[in-house]
Amino acid sequence: MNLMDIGEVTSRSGASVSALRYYEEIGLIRSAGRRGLRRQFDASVLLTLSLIELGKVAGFSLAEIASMFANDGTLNIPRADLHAKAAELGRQITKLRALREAIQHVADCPAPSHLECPNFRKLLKSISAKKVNSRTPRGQASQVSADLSSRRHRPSRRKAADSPERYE
Amino acid sequence: MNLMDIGEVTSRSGASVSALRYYEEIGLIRSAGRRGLRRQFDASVLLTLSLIELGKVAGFSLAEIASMFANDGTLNIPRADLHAKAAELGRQITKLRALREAIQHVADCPAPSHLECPNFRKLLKSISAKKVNSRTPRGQASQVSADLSSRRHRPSRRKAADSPERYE
DNA sequence: GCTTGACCTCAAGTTGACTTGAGTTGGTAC
DNA sequence: GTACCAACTCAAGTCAACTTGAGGTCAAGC
Repeated sequence: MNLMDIGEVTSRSGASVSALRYYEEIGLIRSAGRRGLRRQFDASVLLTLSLIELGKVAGFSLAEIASMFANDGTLNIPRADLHAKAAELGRQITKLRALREAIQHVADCPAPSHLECPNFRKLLKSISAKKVNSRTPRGQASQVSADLSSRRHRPSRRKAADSPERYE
Repeated sequence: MNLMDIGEVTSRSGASVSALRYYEEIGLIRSAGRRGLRRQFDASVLLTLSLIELGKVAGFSLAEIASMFANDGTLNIPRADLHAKAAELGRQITKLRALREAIQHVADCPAPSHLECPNFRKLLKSISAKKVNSRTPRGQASQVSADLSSRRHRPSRRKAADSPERYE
C-alpha cells in the first residue's frame, strides 16, 4: 500500500534526504522496510514529519520530540507538558512583544545615538530585568531567531551577501 | 576612572569570562587597556553587553550585532533595519500565538491520540502552511526556544528524559 | 552490456557561540 | 619574598542537527 522512496518523501515533506536518514538513525521516524537497498516509507511518515516540524517550531529538541512518540509512532505527550509548553510560549510571546516595542522605539527615536536616549536605556533595563527574573540556568541567551533569519546550521555555501546589507 | 577586571564585569553583567574574552576577540567589545596581563574594562562595557544581550534576544547573530556598532562602540543601526526587524518579530509573534493555540488545543482535546483529532490535523496543516508562506530562506525550522529552556549548548550531562515541566 | 540516476553506508565536516584544559604570569596579601 | 589566586594564552572540545564526500549497489532504459 503506497510505499514511497525517500526521494518522494523529501519532495512531499520538504525535509532533505540527509535529514530523513538522520531522523531514522535517531529513531524519530521509521521506514516501513526496504526494497533492495532502498528505504520505503509509508504515507504516515508525512504526518509524523509535520509533527516533528511542529515540535521544532515549538522549541523542542529532536530528542524531546522523540520522547513524545509512543512506540507505535503515535503521539504521546503528557497533557501537563503541553500546558507547560503553552505557558512558556505565552511568556516568550510577552517578551518578544516588549522587545519589538523597544526596537520600534529605537527606530523612531530622534536621538542621535540610541544610547543617549533615556527611553531606550529604560527599555534596555526593563528587558534585561526580565531576563534576570526569568530563570536562566546558565546565563545563556535566549534564542529567538526565527526561520526568517535562521542562523543555526546555515549552510556554508550560502553566502550571507544577498540579505539587505550584508552582515557577516 | 573606575576600570574593572574581567571578573567584575562577569559578576555585573552575567556574561562568563570566556564569553567576554570571546567577544573581545571577535571585536564585539573592547577593553580599555591592560594592567599587566589583565584586561581592564570601563563601565561602558556593561551597557554594550546589555545591547549585545538585546541583540541576541532579538535574534541577531553576534556578527550582525558587531556590525551595528560604530567604530567608537556606539550604536549605529540603520533605522530601516530596525523597522524590518520589528516587523519580523511581529510575524514571529503571530506565529507563536498560533502555535500556542494549537498546543493548548492539543492539551485540552479529548481525542485519545492527537493524530486522530481532525482539529489537530487542521491546526497542523495551518501551521505548516504558515511556515511555507513566510519567507524561509533556507528551509530551516525556526528556533523559538527561550531562556526558559535554553537548549543550545546544553550541557550533555542533562539527559533529555526528565522533561515534565522542569525545563530547568 | 553499459550507462544513468537514485539510492545506499560510513566517516568526517560545518555552524555559532562558547567552554574546557593545560600551562603561564603577575598583582596582592601575608 | 613567597604563596595564592585571578587572569592570561592558545588549542581543542562541545552541542545539535544536519550536510558533504567518497565509494558502492541496483533497477531501468538504451
